[in-house]
Amino acid sequence: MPDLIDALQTGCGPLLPVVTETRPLRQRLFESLRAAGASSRADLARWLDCSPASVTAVSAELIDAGLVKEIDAPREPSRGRPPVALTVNAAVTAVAGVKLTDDAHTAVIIDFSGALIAQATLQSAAHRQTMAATLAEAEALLDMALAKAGMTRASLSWVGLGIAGVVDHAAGIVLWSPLLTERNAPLRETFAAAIGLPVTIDNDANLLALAELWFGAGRGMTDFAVVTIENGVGMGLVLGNRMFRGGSGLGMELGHTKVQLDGALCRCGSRGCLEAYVADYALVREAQTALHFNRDEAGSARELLETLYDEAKAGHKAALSIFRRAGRYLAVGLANVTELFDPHLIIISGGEMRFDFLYADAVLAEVQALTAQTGRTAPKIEINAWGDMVWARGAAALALSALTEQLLGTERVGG
Amino acid sequence: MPDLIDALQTGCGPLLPVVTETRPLRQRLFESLRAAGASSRADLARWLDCSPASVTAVSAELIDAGLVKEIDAPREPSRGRPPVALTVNAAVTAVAGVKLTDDAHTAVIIDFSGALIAQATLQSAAHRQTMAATLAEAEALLDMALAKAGMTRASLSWVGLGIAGVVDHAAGIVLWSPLLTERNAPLRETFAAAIGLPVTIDNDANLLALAELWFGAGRGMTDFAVVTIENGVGMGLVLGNRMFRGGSGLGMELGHTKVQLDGALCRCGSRGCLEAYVADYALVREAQTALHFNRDEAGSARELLETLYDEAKAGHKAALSIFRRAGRYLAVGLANVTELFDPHLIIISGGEMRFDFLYADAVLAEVQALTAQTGRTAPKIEINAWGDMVWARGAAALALSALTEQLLGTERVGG
DNA sequence: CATAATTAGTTCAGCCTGAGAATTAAAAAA
DNA sequence: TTTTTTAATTCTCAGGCTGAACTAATTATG
Repeated sequence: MPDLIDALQTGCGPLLPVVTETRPLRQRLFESLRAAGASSRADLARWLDCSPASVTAVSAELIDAGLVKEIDAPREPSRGRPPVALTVNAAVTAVAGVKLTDDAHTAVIIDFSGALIAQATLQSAAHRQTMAATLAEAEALLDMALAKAGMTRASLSWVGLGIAGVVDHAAGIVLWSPLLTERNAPLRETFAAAIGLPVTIDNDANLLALAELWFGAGRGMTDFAVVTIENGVGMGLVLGNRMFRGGSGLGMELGHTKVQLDGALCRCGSRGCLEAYVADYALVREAQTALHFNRDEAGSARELLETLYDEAKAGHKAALSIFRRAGRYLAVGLANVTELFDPHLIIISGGEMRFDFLYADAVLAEVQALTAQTGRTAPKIEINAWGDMVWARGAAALALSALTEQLLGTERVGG
Repeated sequence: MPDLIDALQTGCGPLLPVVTETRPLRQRLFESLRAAGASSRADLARWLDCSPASVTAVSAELIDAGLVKEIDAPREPSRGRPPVALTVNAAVTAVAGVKLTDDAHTAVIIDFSGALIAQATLQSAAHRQTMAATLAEAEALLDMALAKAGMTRASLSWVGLGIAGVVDHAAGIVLWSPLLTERNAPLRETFAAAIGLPVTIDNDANLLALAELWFGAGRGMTDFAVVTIENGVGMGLVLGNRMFRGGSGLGMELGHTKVQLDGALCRCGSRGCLEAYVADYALVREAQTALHFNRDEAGSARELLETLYDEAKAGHKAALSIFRRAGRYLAVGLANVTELFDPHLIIISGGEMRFDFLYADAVLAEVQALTAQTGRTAPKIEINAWGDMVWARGAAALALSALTEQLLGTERVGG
C-alpha cells in the first residue's frame, strides 16, 4: 500500500476507497419479509426489483434453513393463481435488549420476528458505579426478563446493550458514561463474557433512533433525525436508512452544539451549549431562582421540575418564561440540524415527554421560521412519547439486526 | 409494493432498502490507478484486497479498451521479478470544469488522468441574468479554454458546471441562485443541449470539497468538511469518501445555521445566521459604522473591506473588533459542525483567503476549546488558499467522476 | 361447463464477477 | 549455477443472479 499512499504528489482523486456495504439478496429478502410481516414471493420480487426466479431460490434456501416458513394467509379473491404468504419463523430464536440508566434499568425480549415476548425493570444504583457492578445489575435484569418469558439464556442468541455517554459502537467500548466510574470501559467484551452471548452496544440516542426506525415513525423514511431531551440532549440520525454515527463513529452531540456565544454555562464546562438551556438540570437551575427555592427546600430535582411545570401551567410568569426560553433555544438547535442534515423528518422522542411547553406549536413554528428562508422544504416534526421501554426495544432491534447480519450477511446460511 | 407499505402495523424493521452503491472491481481498480498515478498489478491487488488473478483480468480488459497502459517506470532494484507499472492513458479523452460567478467565470480542461491542460477566465455580468444569458457566457468561456488547448468540443466527453445557490445535483436543477433571475432553472439539460455534451452540475461549496478530495488535503481522508467564506458561508462534506449532500440532496447551509438567538439580521431574513456575522456583506455593514463611511464615500464593497482590513492590521480598535467578533462566531459555527459530524479534518478553503483575522490561531483555538469537552479528539483544521481556479478544478473533477462512472460503472467497458 | 385469461411460482441454462491453485517469468542473493 | 523472491498469468470453478420457458392455480366468460 505504501506506493499508493506515497502517491499524493502524482495522481489525482480520492486515495481511499468509498465505503460500500453490499447485502446479498438473501439478507435483503429476509429483512423485507420481516418488515412486511408476511408477503408473497411475487410481491417480494417486485419490491426487491429482482427476478421471481431469484426469490424462489432464495426463499427455498431460507425455508430449508428454518428461518422462513409458508403460512396460510387470508386473502381476498382475485384472478390468477393465489399467492402463498411467506413469513419469518418467529420461533427460531430470540434476542434481548437492555438499557442502563441511573434510575431504573429496563430489558425486553423479542422473538426472531421482532414481536415482544417479555419485559422487565430493575431499580438501579442512583450513583456512578464500576462497570463490573453495573453489568452485574444488567445480568440480573436479563435473568429476570428471561424468567418472565419462561426462557433460559440458551434460548437467546444476541443481546443489545444501551448506555448513555460516548459509546464506540464498532469497538464496543464506552469512552465515557455518566453511569460508570471508569473511562474506556470494554462493555461489550465484558458483558459478552459474563453472559456467554454475543453483545452489541450503543448509546441511548442511537437506540431511540433505532426504535423509531424499527417500530416507529421512521419505518417509512430513509433520512430522519431523532432528538431526545432528558438528562441531556441527544440525537440519533438515520441517513439512507442506516444509522449515521459521525466521522469517528461516536455519535453526534446535539446537546453540545452552541446556540449562543458566551451563553449559559454547561456541565461540560463550555458556554452556550444547547443542553445548558433545555436539559433538566438547566431548568432546575433556573427554577431555583424563579421559585425562590433553595436546594434542600425543594426536594429532588424531579420534584422541583414538576413544581416548576405546574407553576407554569398555572400561569406563573417566571416559570413560564423559563420554558419559553428553553423552547426557543431548542428551536435554534433543531433549525441547525435542519440546515446541516436536511432530514425529511425530525422526531422528538423519548419516554415521558413531559413539559410540553418545550414541544409547543410555537416552538415548532419557530423551527419552520428559522429554516424557511433557504428555499428548501422544512422537515416535518413529530413528537413521540413511547414510555420507558423504548430504549430497551431499540437495544433489542440493535441485537436483532446484528444477528441477522451474522446469519445472512457475508456468511452462508447455517454456516 | 402496497402490501409492504401497508404493513406498518404488522412487521418490524425499516421498510425501505438501505441505499447501497456497488462499484465493480473494474472501476475500483481504475480509480485506484488514477489516484496512485502509476502502480503495479501486484500493488493494486494488495491495495484492493483482491486476487492477483482478478487484477490481471481486469487490467487486461482496461488495456484492451485503451483506458490503461503499461509504462516503463524507473524502479529501484529489489529481489524478485520487477513489477510492470500501469497508468491511466491520459490521452483517451478530456473533460472541462466551468464555474460561474457574478465576477468572473472560470474554466479548466483536464485530461483523462486529471492533469491540467488549459484554463481560461471570462469577465461576467455583475448582475443577475437569465439562465440563457449566463449559459451563453459559459459556452463562450468553454470555447476560449478549448481554443487555448488547441482542442474542439469533440475532444471533450463531459463538462462539470458549478454555480452558487441551492442546486439539486441529482436532478440537474438550480432551485435558486444569486446569479439567475429564474427559479428552478434546468441548468444541466439546457447547457448539455447547448454544447452537445453531457453535463453535471453542483453548487460551489461542493465543488470546493471535490477539489479538496481530488487534488488537496482530503485525498487521504474519508471524512472531512470543507468550509468556505466568500459572499456567504458554504460547506461541503465528504463522508465515507463520498460527497454528502443532506437528506434532500441540496447540500448543507452552514451559513444559515444559527449562532445567536435573535442575533444579527441575515440577508435571508432570519436573525442570528452565521453568515450575518462573517460573510463579507456583514463585515461591510459593520465597517460602514466603524470607519464612519457612507456607501458612496467608500467605493465598492471590496475596496471598503480592504480598507477595513488595513485599518485592523494597523491596530484600529473598532476595525479589529469587527474581525475578532466574526472570528469568534466562525469558531461557534465550526464547533457545531464538529459536534454534529465529527469530521477528522475541517478545511477552510477558497480562492484568496484574505482577512486572516478570521483564520487566526485564536479562532482555531476557540474551536478546540468549544469542542474539547465532549471527550472526542477535535478535528484538525487546515487553511487552504488555492486561487480562483479551484472551483473550476472541482467542477472538472465532478465531470471526470461522472465520466468514469459512465464508462466503468454498471455499463460494460466500451458498451 | 369448457376455455380463455390472469397471476404465482418453478426449472434450467447461462452470464458475470471474482477467487484459488498451479504455473511461468524475471530479477537478486548465495 | 542454483536458490530465493516477487510478479504476473492461466485455468478451473463457485456464487449470485437473470431471462425464458414452463407449470400451477385461480377467476372470468361464452
